[in-house]
Amino acid sequence: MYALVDCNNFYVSCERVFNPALRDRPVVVLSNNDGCFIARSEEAKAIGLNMGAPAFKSRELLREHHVAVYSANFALYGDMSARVMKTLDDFAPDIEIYSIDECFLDFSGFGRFDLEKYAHEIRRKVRRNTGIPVSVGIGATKTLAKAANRMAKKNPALGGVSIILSQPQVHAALEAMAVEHIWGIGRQYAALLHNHYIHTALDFASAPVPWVQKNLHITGVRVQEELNGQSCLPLELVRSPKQTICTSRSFGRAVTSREELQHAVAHFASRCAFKLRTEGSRASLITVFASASSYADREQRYRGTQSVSIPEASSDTMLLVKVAERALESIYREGYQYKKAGVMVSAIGSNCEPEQLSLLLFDTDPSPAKQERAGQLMQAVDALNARYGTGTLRVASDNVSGWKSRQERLSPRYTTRWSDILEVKA
DNA sequence: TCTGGGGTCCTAGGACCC
DNA sequence: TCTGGGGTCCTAGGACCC
Repeated sequence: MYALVDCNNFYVSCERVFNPALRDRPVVVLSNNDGCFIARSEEAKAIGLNMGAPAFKSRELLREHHVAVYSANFALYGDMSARVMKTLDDFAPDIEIYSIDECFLDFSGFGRFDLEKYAHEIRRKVRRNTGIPVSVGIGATKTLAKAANRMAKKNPALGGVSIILSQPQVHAALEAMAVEHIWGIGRQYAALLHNHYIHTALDFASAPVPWVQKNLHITGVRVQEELNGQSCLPLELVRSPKQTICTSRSFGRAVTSREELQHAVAHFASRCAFKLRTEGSRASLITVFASASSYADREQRYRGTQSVSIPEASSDTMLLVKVAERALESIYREGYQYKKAGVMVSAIGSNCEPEQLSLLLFDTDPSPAKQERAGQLMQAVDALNARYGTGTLRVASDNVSGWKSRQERLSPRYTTRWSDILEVKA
């Protein structure tokens, strides 16, 4: 048995914790560069502000309804998430943090408990500890717990808790759920299913397995089994190291100069190197991409991508920046209005794996002593940045001034920066 | 003026091996 | 008339998730 705890309108709820005046008001949170809606309060949904829709198209609506608009404040949301997860950890022997606002709880053997009461206690405790409202769904499999959670959210009469365990409960829940709302069924598969007269989760659960295998492959078969109460998605207790790491941003304004693009790429490469070090990993393939607006006229569109592999996996900022800048050289074209760029690192291995013998490349001295020093330098850099703030110490080419994403409605980092709190007080 | 930023898994098909 | 029968590895692309 599993429970899925999901924070309600998480980013909006985070903003409301620190600004109670936002309660009962329509509130939205925008994506990076203040582009799209990525979180909406119930009031904002009711007005017709859609998930993922570009904000500039709804400017009238926003003004008309006095909607409170915020730039995404991931420092705040990440910290609030950690507090929610810490609270949930006390409620089950094992938990899986599935996303920034969702957590699966292992409820194996919890059948003898009063689950309804227990779920409400979870809600009460998270609310008291963090101020964040959550919904709880309980089912025999993760997919059923997901479905239950959706019901809890959609039906206010349930008080934020939904349990689908008995056969009639499961039957009724699946019958009421459209296929496109099943976890693991996206737009494409939903369209295919509807074309074959499979409209509800119940229809899908009883569809012929060979047909599902043929058209939705093994992942679709698993979803089907999960709906039928057979668990095939176990709780993932340890997160395996990432296989790819990507840092990319849309620019606050169009960038045309090679130099500013270099600054951006150096910044993204530095972030990737830092993320690698946080994971205890190293990468040996670096991919750089830069693109002009994909909404521009056809002749003004451009997207360049270049990958460079290095002979020895690394998480050294200086090396990755150097390699990324070289990759950028080969894709930069004069005369385009660049709107976005990014760096991706892959072919990732663990720090613990034995190193290959170095080759004399990239004019870096590969002697073990120098590598050792480079590692120590990165440790020192990370320690200083952790203490004094990201970006305190960085390579000179890592410069955000020319291209920085728009963040015009950013709230203070209430829980992670003293300086931001002092600002609030002032 | 203005449209996010991350990830995962699976499959098909080609190159290559003996 | 007829043209083997296994494998593995890699990559691109398509689906999905938040």
